[in-house]
Amino acid sequence: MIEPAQETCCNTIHQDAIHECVEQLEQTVIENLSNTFKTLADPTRLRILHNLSRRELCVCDLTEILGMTQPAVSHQLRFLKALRIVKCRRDGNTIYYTCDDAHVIDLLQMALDHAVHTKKERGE
Amino acid sequence: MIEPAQETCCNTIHQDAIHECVEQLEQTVIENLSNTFKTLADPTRLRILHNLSRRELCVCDLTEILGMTQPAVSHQLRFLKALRIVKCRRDGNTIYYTCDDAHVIDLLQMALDHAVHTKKERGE
DNA sequence: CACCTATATGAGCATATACTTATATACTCA
DNA sequence: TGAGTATATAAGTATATGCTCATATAGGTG
Repeated sequence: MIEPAQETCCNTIHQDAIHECVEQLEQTVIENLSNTFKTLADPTRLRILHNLSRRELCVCDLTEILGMTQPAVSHQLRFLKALRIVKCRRDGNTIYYTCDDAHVIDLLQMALDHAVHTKKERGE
Repeated sequence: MIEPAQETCCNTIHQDAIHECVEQLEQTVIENLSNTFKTLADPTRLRILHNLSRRELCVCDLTEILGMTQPAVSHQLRFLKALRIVKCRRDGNTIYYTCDDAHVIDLLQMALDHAVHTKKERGE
């Protein structure tokens, strides 16, 4: 069995870097992280979470605040609920949602603080 | 001009909530935030940024570390460079990338710390 | 200059996703 | 029980995105 010639480039240069870096993050951790960020990557979900972080709201409140259709809002709420980022309670016909994941809210708040901060720095 | 009857539901209940919440976040801020999170929402970009946050690496180092094709890596690097999240320098044929956005790295690190922490809490 | 290497880019494809419309469900109230 | 209201869900569609393969570019070396 003859080893094929190395196909990758610059073999001799950065082997140390590669050995140092390979597999320091587990697959599951990477998946978790990217899913968390994916949640916050959509403007609709961002707005929902930001509003829910301030107070409990029902679906039709959110529908009106966001200016979107009710099914569109419900879809995103279902997404968020499946990931346990929000939770809900029923009161008669009305279903109230609140945040249920302080960590996600922390990330949102941190990014928001920074965005506002840099905006001010630029004098906007 | 006759106002159409309110189509939305539960009008009388949460007008206060709606008035309190409407438009407290500007469009541009929301766009910025979701774009930042979108950057971190992809596993490949997460891994690239995590590696670059530790040390400067060339494209072929990343290709080998990630176990991906060179064009796939280059595409993501172009994405990250366009957003000024990474920068590069040339040394002969080799192009070295480093992080150029401390804020994004902060967000990544914060999420990572939390993920590792909760993992330990669950005894994994 | 010719040829090599490392990286960038473009086109195409497969998949994911965020919405729409229509309809179902679950509760309230008469 | 039946009508009405708030919310959920399903199917369909349009767009975005992350990869692949092929090829272009830019610098190095003889």
